[in-house]
Formats: sequence, structure tokens, C-alpha cells
Amino acid sequence: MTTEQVRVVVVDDHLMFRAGVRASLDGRIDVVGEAEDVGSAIAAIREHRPDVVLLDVHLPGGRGGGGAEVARECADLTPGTRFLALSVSDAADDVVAVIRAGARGYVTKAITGADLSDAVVRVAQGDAAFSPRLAGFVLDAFGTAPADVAERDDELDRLSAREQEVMRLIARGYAYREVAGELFISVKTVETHVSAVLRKLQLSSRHELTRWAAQRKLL
Amino acid sequence: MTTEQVRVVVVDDHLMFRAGVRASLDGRIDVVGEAEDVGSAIAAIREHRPDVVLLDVHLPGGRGGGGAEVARECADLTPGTRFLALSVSDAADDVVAVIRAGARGYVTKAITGADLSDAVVRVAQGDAAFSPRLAGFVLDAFGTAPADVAERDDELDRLSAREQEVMRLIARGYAYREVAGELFISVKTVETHVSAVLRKLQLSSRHELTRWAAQRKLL
DNA sequence: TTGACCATCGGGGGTCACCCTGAACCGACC
DNA sequence: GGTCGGTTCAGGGTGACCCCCGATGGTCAA
Repeated sequence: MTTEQVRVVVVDDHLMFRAGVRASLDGRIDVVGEAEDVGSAIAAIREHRPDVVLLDVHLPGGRGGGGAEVARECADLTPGTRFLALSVSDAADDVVAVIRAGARGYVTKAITGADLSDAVVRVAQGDAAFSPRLAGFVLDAFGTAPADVAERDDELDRLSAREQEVMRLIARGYAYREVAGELFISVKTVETHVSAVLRKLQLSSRHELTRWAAQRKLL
Repeated sequence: MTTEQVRVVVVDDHLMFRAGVRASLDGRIDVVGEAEDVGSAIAAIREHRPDVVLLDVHLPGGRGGGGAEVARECADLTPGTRFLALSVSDAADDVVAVIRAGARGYVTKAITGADLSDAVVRVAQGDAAFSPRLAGFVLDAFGTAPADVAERDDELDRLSAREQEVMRLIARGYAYREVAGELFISVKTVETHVSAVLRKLQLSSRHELTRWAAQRKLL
């Protein structure tokens, strides 16, 4: 890896900044192309097929998706290319969005030339590269699925077993007749249960029930 | 951060390895406790409330969840504590599992004492710490959603602007009359738009529309 | 100018959702 | 034994939903 330079395309809407990046990167890196908006970035990446794209997060053009749009569009077209986001923003939303789009790292523009070169090399080798503090945002966004199992529901406990059964089907969009067929009871009985559910949960329609159940991940 | 030592609990099922970790960590780190299985780890963490837990991934005891189980159990109990996974395994599944459980980093046991000390300090400061190559596993597991974005646009673009507006309100549970009042149009016009939306999306009721919109996160 | 699409309305009608009262059976509890 | 709650079902009613058939006017492109 010391024998071959890392081929890089720099995407940023400011000419001066691109010149600065080009001047700051050391001999391990070869800037093979530049682009200044979403469209020209995609074209340049497809043409040069670089190892790494240094990608500004906020870009003109395209459908307003900025750097994340570029990464998404090129993910299938150029599988060997990795993306390193480079932005003034250190907002968690920006970081998570572009990482979700497929970028392998995110550094702020306060970085030094040497550190940026290191980050580019690391990303080229398949590793991740983050400015301090930013990696935590990604991990925070990552660990937000299996943590809510312990939540008990006293509202749900007020429903009888049969009422819960009917409630789940109704919340999933089943019609009364379909619920009746599913549970081998009459439509009128379903109506009775639904009325009881709505009354006990203090809801007024099956639509509210759907949202209520969705919020509690009961679907 | 040079004035205060980072307080650490070391969790590993091998006494010899714990001794090695203790001997390898430098003066910035203070090992305040040790544990050798899931149960004793949770107890030690609750007792000492360390800044960082060095956590072996494969542990005896508990419900077989290993280090991930420890991290999950302690997430709510000791919010100030961060977890750094430490394992011989460099398998992607192990890495993703323990990160998903809340760990802020993952290093292999091939690490040097100096690098491990650095990683502990970085995690204590809220940053992430990964051995080379391992961070990529997490990012790979993270970017597994953008496939439905393109499909969403195709389907959604077939709706006119007004139809999308009506669709969002209907999907949120608004009644026709409420939508009419919100958009200053007649109930009949709302009906027309809803019919067009259902026909274009090949749905048969507003309930299916709600699920359709929820799947695409349009709410 | 014509055609296509969109947004805005209306009548009519069939189905569905929701509520009301009322009732029967069963098991648990006092 | 009486009371209470759960489950089952019925008739009747009102409004919401969803479709069919129309109609008018606007914009935009061929």
C-alpha cells in the first residue's frame, strides 16, 4: 500500500476549498478528479472510478440530497469506490444520514492535511475514519431497536385476552368480517369487542387504534 | 483528562488474561474491578460504576448472551458507563451484535497495551474505538435500508402534488371531512383524490394506505 | 385548437364502521 | 344465591367510506 497511491475524487462546491484539499493531501494520495455538484460528481466517479471520494455533505444540484444522494447513486455503479464525508457540519443528523447512505467515514473541515491523508488511506483500506466525537453519533443511531422490550403496558393489561386478539387484527387493517372469519365468531361479536377496546383505551376510531398500536410496536 | 484516571472494570473469564490487561494498561487507567461471568459482571458494574467496561464477548453465565447481554442489562442501570468490547474474535456477527447492544468500540486481543490504553481513553471521552477493519462491519450492517427509497419515489411520483397532500392526511387517520376542512375543499373533492390515490397505488382501502405510508416512513 | 391531465364539485348507492339496547351462557368471587 | 365480568350474539340506526356516473374550468404541450 505504500507502493500504490490512493486515487481520489474531491467533491465540493467551492473551488478554493478543493484547491486546499489538493494541496493538503500528501504523496500517498493522487487526486484524479474534482466535481462541484451532485450531477458532475456522479459523472466524475463513473469516469475515474476512484478508490475514495472525498464528499462534501451539502451540495447543489440533484434532487437536494447532497452528498448522501451521490453516495447512494454510486453505490451500485462503482462497488469498489468508498466514500469519506467531509463537511463543516458536525450535526448528528448530517453524520447519520451520509453514513446511512453508505459513506465509510466522516471528518470535519477543521482537520489537518496529515490527518485527512491518514483518514483517506484508512478508508481506502476498508477501515472507517471519523473525527473525534462523530463516531458516537453513528453508534447512538445504531443501538435504537432492541432496547424497548422491557416496557410493560398497563393500558394493554386492561384488555381481556379476546379483546387483545381482536384489537391486533383490527389495528392491522382487517375488516370486521375478516376478523370474524379469522376467529370463527360473528361480526356482531367483533363489533362488541371493538367497542370495548375503544372504550377502555379511550379512543374514538379504528384509525386511532392503528396509531396507538403502531406506537407500541404491537404490529 | 490527564489529571483524572479512567476507572475501568475488566470482564473476562480467564484470570490470566485479566492480569495481562491490568499489567498492560498505563497510568491513565485505574482498574477498579474485575468479573468473570455475566452475573458477576453486572454486579461489579453496578457496584463500581466505572467509566469504561472492558468486555469480553464470549462469557459464561447469564442467559448465554455473553458480553452483549451485560451491555444491554447495564445500559439503563448505569448510564454513565461505556463499553469497549475486547475479544479474540474478529467475526462480523460478533462485532455487530455487541455494538448493537450498546458498546462504543471493539478491539481484538492482538492489540498492544499502549493501543488498548488509547482505546479506553477514547471511549471514556465518548468517542468510538475499533481495531482496523472492524468498523467496516458495523457500517455494512448499518447501511441496509436505502433499497426502498428508489421504489418509494417511483410510486409516489405517480401521485400529483394535491393527491400526495390528501394521501398524507388520510394515512394519518384524518376523516374525509377533516381533510376537507384542512385543505379548504369539499368532501367530494377529497373523495375524488382518495379514489385516485388508491387506484394509482393499487390499494383497496384507507387502512392499506396507512400501512403503505407507514412502511415508507411517510408519516 | 385539440387532447391530456389536474383540481374542483355534485348525485346516487352500496358497503362498512360504530353505537345503542338487550340478551343468553359461563365462571369467579363474596 | 347473587353479583360481576367475559364472551357470545341480535336488531336498528347514523354516519363514514368508496364506488359509479357525470360536470366545470385551468394549464400545458402537440
